Amino acid sequence: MTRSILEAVVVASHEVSMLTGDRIAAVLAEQGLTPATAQALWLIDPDEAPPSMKTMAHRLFCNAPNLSFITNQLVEREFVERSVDPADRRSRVLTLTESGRRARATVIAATLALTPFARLSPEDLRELMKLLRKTLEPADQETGGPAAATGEIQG
Amino acid sequence: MTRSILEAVVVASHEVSMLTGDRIAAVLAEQGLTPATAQALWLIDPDEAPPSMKTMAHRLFCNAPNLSFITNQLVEREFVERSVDPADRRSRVLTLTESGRRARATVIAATLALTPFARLSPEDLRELMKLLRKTLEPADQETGGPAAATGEIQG
DNA sequence: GGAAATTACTTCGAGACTCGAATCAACGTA
DNA sequence: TACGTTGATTCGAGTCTCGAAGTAATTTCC
Repeated sequence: MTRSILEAVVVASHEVSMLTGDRIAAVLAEQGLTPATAQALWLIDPDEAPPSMKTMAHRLFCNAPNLSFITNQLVEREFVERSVDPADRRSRVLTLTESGRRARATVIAATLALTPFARLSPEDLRELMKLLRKTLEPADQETGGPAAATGEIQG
Repeated sequence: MTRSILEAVVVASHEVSMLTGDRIAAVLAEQGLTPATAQALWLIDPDEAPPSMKTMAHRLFCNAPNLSFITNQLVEREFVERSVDPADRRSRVLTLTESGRRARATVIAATLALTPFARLSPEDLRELMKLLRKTLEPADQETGGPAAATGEIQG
């Protein structure tokens, strides 16, 4: 039985992810970040409203206790601050500190420099993004999944 | 600063990976597999020569102790068998058992059924595969990385 | 207004995952 | 035969993830 195109796509896409993680490992270590904390940091956009723990758990596909654990590390490293949401005092919102913003920018810059996708031409990237958008859009509607990865973009 | 297309691609691709892992979690649990053991199982192709520990560590982007740990679980669950490579008695090769082959087939089938990529048309999948091949091919040459994910394919 | 259910989060305990250091057996070479 | 190298394992430590249980704040419903 030979391999379908779908299987080849899944395997290749996974390979890109693993390769990327492998390549940025040294940069994360320099910043005092682990893969999990780096990912959490990435998903806090300093230009948007501070996300709640619930929102972050959703974005990270992890459960609440796990996010508490990750957040503790980020707070300890002084990359984020927990504060009570005045609108709902059960909820805690996460805001980046100044060094958190710097670390986040470093992680993103390193990733974009080292990702295998960086080899693609702008035209190929646009085509790839079109396909990824098509891949994710129906899924989000269907599952009510995390915030779409396909937000505002500037070529 | 708005987000580049490259960043959007990286984020979307990562989102697909996480979404896939999330969706197949129940199937893995049913099979008595964890994400790590399932990934290892996937990367042992029963139609090819049994890979050595070194080869598997390379494919999984992990180090030797970690692979020993994962392999122990797979051997314990009787999905794979360790045997000494007669050609080099330092080396151990991994072969799938019958139930290992079944579990592997189940994991792959579930993944292909649940991956967001499954929504793409055959034409889109071919186009996507072309871009992923382009993404990975030069990287493999440059790093001497793991076995390419772009092997024989049948539409 | 107040009891009951719900929601957001945390703590705790257990197990999975990953790594570096140290060790061992087998191979290659001189 | 002695020496350096290689493939794998064991060990200890730290990270990651989850379910169960608990706390505080909110909402619902009478």
